[in-house]
Parts: sequence; structure tokens; C-alpha cells
Amino acid sequence: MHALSKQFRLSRIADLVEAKILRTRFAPSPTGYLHVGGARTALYNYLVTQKAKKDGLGEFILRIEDTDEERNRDEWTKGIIESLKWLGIDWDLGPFFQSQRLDLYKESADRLFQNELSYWCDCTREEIDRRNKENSRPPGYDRFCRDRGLDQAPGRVLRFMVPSEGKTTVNDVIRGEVVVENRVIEDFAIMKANNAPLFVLANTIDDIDMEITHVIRGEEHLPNTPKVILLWQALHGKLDSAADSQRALPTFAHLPLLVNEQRQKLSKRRDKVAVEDYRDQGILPEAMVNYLALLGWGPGNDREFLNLQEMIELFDLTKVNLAPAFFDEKKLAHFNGTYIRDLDIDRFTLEARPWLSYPKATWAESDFDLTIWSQVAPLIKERVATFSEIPPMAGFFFLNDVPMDPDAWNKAVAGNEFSLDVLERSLEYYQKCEWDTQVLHLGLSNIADTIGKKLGKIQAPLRVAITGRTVGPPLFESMCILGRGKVVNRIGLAIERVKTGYSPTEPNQSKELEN
RNA sequence: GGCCCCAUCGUCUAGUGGCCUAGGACACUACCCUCUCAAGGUAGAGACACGGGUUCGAAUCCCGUUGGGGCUGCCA
Repeated sequence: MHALSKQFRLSRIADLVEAKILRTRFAPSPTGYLHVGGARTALYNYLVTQKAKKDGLGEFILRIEDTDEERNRDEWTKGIIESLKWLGIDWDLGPFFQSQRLDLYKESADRLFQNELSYWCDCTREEIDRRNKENSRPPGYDRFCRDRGLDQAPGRVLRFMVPSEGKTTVNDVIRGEVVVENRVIEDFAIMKANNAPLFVLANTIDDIDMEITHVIRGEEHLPNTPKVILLWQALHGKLDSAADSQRALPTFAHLPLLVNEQRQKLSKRRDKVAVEDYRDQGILPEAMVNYLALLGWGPGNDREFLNLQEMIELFDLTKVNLAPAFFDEKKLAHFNGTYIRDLDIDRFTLEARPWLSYPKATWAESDFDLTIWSQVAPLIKERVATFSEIPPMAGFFFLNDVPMDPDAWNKAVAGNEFSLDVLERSLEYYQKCEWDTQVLHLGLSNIADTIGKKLGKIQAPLRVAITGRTVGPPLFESMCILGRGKVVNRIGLAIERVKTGYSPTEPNQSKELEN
């Protein structure tokens, strides 16, 4: 795939205009996991191109912006790609790596210099700050080296010569016109001293070279869009062939930021943002994509549940919201629960697989029983919002030593005056009754009548004795699946514990350490 | 500090000058269903930030205020 990078050059401009192609790109930097904001950006880029495909031509490019050697790591690139695939966001071309295209940026930078559109600068950050302070100027580059005629040399950066007059207008499909006076734009650096291009240069050159028609990205990029436009014009107007210079700027679309509860931009340092983390927690990709799509956009008609195909059909970039959106894990979980309940049982088991064994499961591999699981799965499927809820809910089916929740025991058994009575009568009945859900149910109903309590009250001590918790899948189905032996044993154990004043502490974690 | 963006229930949103007594969803409360928990059902509470215009009429258009956010690197 690297081989393609260098020779990226698609069809002729004229053909493209004729064909009305719409081309977007998602350009992550591999300095961390794919985060939810990036995922949404990728999704929107994907949606518009896939829709364009239906009426003509659309192409979605994946471009890895790995020009900063210090920060990039191959594993991040891999992770980002895997996460995109997991979400079902597929690209038509790429991935292209900027690190494979450095010559291109170098050439363009040289041409900018030769045409006196950029200059070399040897100021250090400290010097710039000091001068600004002395002249009580705001931070930013003071154009100190603009007329010094410096040549390239070690320690020098190349700066773009921003016109001091006029204004630059960003035409944004979702925000309208954003006008910035050129004089407030500093002469920004475009090449580092080590000959590597800076983001704004490489990004602009690639968007030109790859003939991107729509630049769809986060709002944090809006402030440097005027720089992109200035660069674009410099590269086109004075440097390129006549054909290329006719090319219009791409259409820009700056998406509202995804924010945390404090309404700050989601950051990987302080917020949970990695798509992978949500996957590991048991979120389904289709739920994630669906939820993400709704952050900043809605199809109208009070509709919320959409699959990718429907999104492609309905998505409209011009109707994207302008205000930042809070990423609400609760609502995501709700979506996920709905998607899980819609799964057929085979897919449910397939997706649940990681939570059925070590390290996510609380039981050992040897304790797992597929026959039991296949009976249990339908009961569990209706009751979890994420897969990570499976181990605590289903543990009692597989574990020999069922962890006892102290609160449950204290409330429903130890602190309950009729619990011993219930357990003893249950034991007697369940030792010899027919082993059938209906019969198991009937037996406890009868005991409830005898004691003069509601079944709802009576089931609590029995449930805790058998499952270790007050909540869980339906009790009689569970008992039926578990079998007489285990049920009777657990009731017996509970009776003994009541009599000996058993007091559970924290759930027993020692088993896990042995694995 | 400078530049820029934004503003409908707590949250995500519908709404593009009359259909708005502002709709839906999550979360919340109550009730129903019920062997627990979920799910489901019913009901409830809950918003157009503020002030000026424009207009017969404004959540919707304009201006200002306030509040929030982003950017301000030899990061992307």
C-alpha cells in the first residue's frame, strides 16, 4: 500500500469536474487510539461519499498524517485502522502515509521559497516571546526574519509570508462565511528545521494533490483554515500549471466539537475517548456508529435508530448542527441494549464470546459449559445493556463457589425472619419434585401460600442462596438449567450458613489471581 | 490578551417566520405489568440565555449583552 502513496494521481481535473466526483478524506494522526470525535468525523466523511456514489462518483480516502516522527507509532496506526474497520467505516483509497510523501512537500516548500512566498527564520521561541513582551505585543510571530534574506541552514524553519493586507474568507457549508483579516494571521511555519513539513503544509498539499473536494473535520481546525486557503492560493496561483490553477478551493465543513460534562473538547488525557475502550466494554459497532451519527445531526421525523445504509441515504452535511455535543455514555448504553436485544441468539453468542472466558469472565475456561450457555443466553440477552454485564449476571451458572454479595445476603437472608423457613421448605420440596420450570415455580408459590407471604417476597432468600445476588435472570428457569444437584447443594449450604451465623465480606477474588 | 465559533428541557435533538399550548429520545419521578432485575406500557416534571429591533406575526431574521468553547507550537 505504500507503493501507491508516491504516485497518487487520479484522473484529470477536467474529467473530475465532468464526473462531478465528490472526494473526502479522513486524516488522523497516529499519536493515540482512534477517539470518538475522530470516529464521528470519519463517519460523516464516509457517509457523504457513499451517498455520492449512488448518484455518480464518490471516494473516501484514508490518509495517515504521520509527519511527526517523535510522536507517531505504528501500533497506533494499526489500532486506528482496526477501529475504523470494526465500526464498518470503509475507505475507497488508501491508507496513504504522509511519511512516504516527504519529497512532495519538500518540492513544494522549495518552490514557495523560490517564488518569495516564504522565508527562512532562525528565531527561537524565547527570542520571539521576549521581543513581543518588550514591545508589549500579543503572542505570535513578529515577522522578524521576513526581510533578512536568510538561506536554509540548520536550526532554521521556513515560514509562509502571509499577505499583510486584505482578508480571507472561509466558505463553510455548515457555518456560512467566516472572514478573517490577513493582518491577524502570523507568518506561520511550514517546514521544521529537520526538514519535515508542518501539519498545515502537508495537509494542504495532500488535499490539493489528492483532489479533495470536501474537507470535513472538527471545528478545532477552523482557525487555521484561512492559513490553508492562503497556502492553497499560493501553491496554485503562482506555482501550478494553468489547468490546476483553475481548481476551486474545496468545500469546507467544520463539525461541532464533542465535549465532556464540563463542555470542554474531549481529550484523551482526561476523558474516556478511545473507540477501543468502548468495544472492550461491550459496545456493539452498530450501536456506536448509530449513536455517533446522532451527535451533531438528526434525520428528523423523531427517528433515532438507523443502520449505515439508512444513514447514507438520509445524511445531509448542510443540516449538521453548529453547537458542541456532549458524549453521553448513558444514552450510548441504551442504544447498545436495544441493539443487543435485536441480535439473534447466534450473533449474540458470537459477540459475547470475549466475556465468556478469561480474563473478562469470572470463571475459569474449564468451568464454562456451552450447553448451559445456550440455554442461558436468551435470558441474559434481554437484560444487558453492554456485554461487560454478562459475567456478573451469569457467573452463578458456571462457578462452583458462587460469590456472595454481602448486601444481598444481609438483606434477603440474614436479616429476614422467614428466610430459614423458606429455605428449609424449599430444600425439602426441590429434593424430590419433578425438575421442570413450571413445577419449580408452583412449588415456591405453594410455600408462599403456606407461610402467608407474596411470592415476590419469598423468592428473594432463595434467589440469593442460589445466585448470590438479589437480581438476575428469572429464578425458576435458572434453577431448571442449573439442575437439581447444584440447586439443592446451594440451598443446603445457605441453611447451614444461616445457622452458623455466616457473614460474607467482599466477594471472593482469589480465584482470578490464580489464572 | 488577540482572533474565531457557538447558544431549544440536565443531555442528544426536531423545529428554517404563522401548523409551537415548542415534538421525540436518554436520564429522572409515579403507576401498571411482574418470581427479582431488565424490557414494555401509561402518566409526570423539565427548554427557546438576556435585552433591543425587523414584521400583522419570531425559537426561527438583524444588532448588542451575557455565558460557554476553540485556536493562538519547529503537535496534528
